[in-house]
Amino acid sequence: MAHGIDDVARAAGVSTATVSRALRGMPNVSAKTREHVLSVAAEMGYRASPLASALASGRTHTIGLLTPWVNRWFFSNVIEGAERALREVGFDVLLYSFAVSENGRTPRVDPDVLRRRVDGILVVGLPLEDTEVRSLETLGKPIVFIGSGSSDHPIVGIDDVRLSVEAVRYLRSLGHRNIGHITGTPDDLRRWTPPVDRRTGWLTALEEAGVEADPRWEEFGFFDIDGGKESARRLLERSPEITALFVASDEMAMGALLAARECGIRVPEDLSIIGVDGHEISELVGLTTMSQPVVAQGATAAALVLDLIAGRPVDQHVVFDAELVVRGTTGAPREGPLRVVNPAL
Amino acid sequence: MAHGIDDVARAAGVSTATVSRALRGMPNVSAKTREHVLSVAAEMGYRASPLASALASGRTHTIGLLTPWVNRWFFSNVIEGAERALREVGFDVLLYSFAVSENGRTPRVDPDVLRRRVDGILVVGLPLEDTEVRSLETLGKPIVFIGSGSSDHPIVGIDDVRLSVEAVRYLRSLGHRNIGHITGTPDDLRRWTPPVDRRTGWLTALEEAGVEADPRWEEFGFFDIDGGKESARRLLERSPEITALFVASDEMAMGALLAARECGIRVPEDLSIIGVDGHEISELVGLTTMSQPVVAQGATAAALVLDLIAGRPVDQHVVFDAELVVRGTTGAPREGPLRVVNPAL
DNA sequence: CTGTTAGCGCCTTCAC
DNA sequence: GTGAAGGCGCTAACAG
Repeated sequence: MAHGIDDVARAAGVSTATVSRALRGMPNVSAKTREHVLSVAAEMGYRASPLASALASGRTHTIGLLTPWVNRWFFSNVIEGAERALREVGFDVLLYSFAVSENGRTPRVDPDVLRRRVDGILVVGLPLEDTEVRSLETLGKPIVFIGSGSSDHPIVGIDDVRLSVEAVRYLRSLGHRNIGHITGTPDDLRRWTPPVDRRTGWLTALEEAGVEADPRWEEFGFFDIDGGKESARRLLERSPEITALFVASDEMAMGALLAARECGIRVPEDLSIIGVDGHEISELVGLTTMSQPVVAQGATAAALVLDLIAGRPVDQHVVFDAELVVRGTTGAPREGPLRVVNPAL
Repeated sequence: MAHGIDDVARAAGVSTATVSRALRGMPNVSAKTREHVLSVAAEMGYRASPLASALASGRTHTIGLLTPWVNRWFFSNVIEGAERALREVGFDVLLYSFAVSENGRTPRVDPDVLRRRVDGILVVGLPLEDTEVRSLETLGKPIVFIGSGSSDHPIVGIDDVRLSVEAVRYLRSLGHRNIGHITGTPDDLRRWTPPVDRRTGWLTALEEAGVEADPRWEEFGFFDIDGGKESARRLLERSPEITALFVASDEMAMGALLAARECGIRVPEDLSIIGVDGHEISELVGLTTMSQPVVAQGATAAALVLDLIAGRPVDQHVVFDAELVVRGTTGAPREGPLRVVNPAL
């Protein structure tokens, strides 16, 4: 049942070298020989052992996918996109979830685990410390980042500054001027550029409008629903002059929505909220958001590593567009101050 | 930089066989030799090539993880649990997402892709057709299922019938008798046992109470938020005598929550809702649910394949307990009929 | 306990 | 265009 290459060679009446060449579509095989070998191999159900092939050739046809989380929206979608794209061209995906330490310390990556196992590396989501990038580089394999990453290596992502400017401009176009911002804690993820850039975009767009951003208009918290909820609660209690919120992720925006509801604040009548991501749930909740393609980012990154492996030239920076999706959480600013009914829950 | 086993052997003044034995902790090496080899190897930064090792030994130290989705709650959490557990013991995870065809047809798995690449297989989430299981079996490697699967192979999961009985009993204990059920469409996933079993549990618990389940009390739809929303809308409009809903997943339950809100139905004053899963968002939404461990299911399944690979005996069925988590969406039944304010949205 | 010797299954120069 | 032969880097008998 489990045939080897020489079984095929014997059955086809040729040498193993010819079988190998024919099966991989190499040029120096006559058309009729190739056809014959192919049919014999197919008939026998022969498939070359990926291990033996990898050992002999040095190419594993495998990509290492490094990610801190597989169970979060952005990450799992990017992974799905990358996996599909790679499998389509016969590449395998080795999944490595490396832990982000609780205390906000460096995520630890062990390059030895990848040594001689992969042809290329995809780093999804978090940028690595310089030392970690260096250690990965010792593997001598192409590396592509998604989300944000290291210079020296291609990055696939979105233009966070621009998308944020656009979001805030949209709020302004509705008449808002006192626009707050909720984002993730910069301590834990200092090198994670999206939050930084989104904040920059917020500031920029306010400046454009001649509005001076009050430091009391921004709030940091965890980058999830709960974090968004807490941040929103603090923010709304502290700065009742705010009429709209630009929130750096949909999950945090949903938290803000919950906080508003608990405080008796109507959305969008009393408060407008816009998020970033295009999370599926946003659609159901009716959240206005800047939607980013995620599966496509994964697929594109996959294509980039493959290009690098093949020695083709690639762009160092692939930027996807985010798209404003207007739904029910944004509207004209209210008149008068905000009445917070039950801030302490 | 990239040393081979004979570099180490030479440097340590022993044979390659001894190096191999020492490094893998085999018994027949003297303590001092082993120590010496280990230190030399460490000093040289030597790591055996997994490929060469796999080729020579027939063991790849790799597990193939088959899943239809990596970006859905249950799946991504199971994957995360399995990956962590496997990596801890030095096993790699090859990720294979096989498409579930749109029209509800058989998911397609190609065993050839896994041939000679893995020591064992984890099937996450969906059961395979018998023919597919057979084809996987030709690989001659242990297979473990998670969620629901094929007999003949170990399954890790929860007791869906029991958990559902418990959920409905809880609603009864609050005074409910007219308890509806929302679940997933059985056409698409006929072999997917959880929905079937949860429905059975619902019927059983009603019967226990001497309540005859009206067929109009149940509704099928897609197994996600949107599906739950649609199902709830239809159900509430049609059967206003219902005072509580047992929903087969948290995501569908959240959809039901949204539907209720849009219809002007207060939860839990007018309607009680209980879900199944223990989704993170449920906590924030205040959804009462039967919470199941997911990461643990992944980790346990991983342990099972490893046991099978090692030739250890294993249980054919590992059942985890689901736990009732009471939150804000369940309460005493209302008096009188349900008033649906705006059923068409 | 340790060394020697064949492979594992394929790829890849190098001749022809 | 095709074949022969030597690895790729390690493991696994088999001796000793």
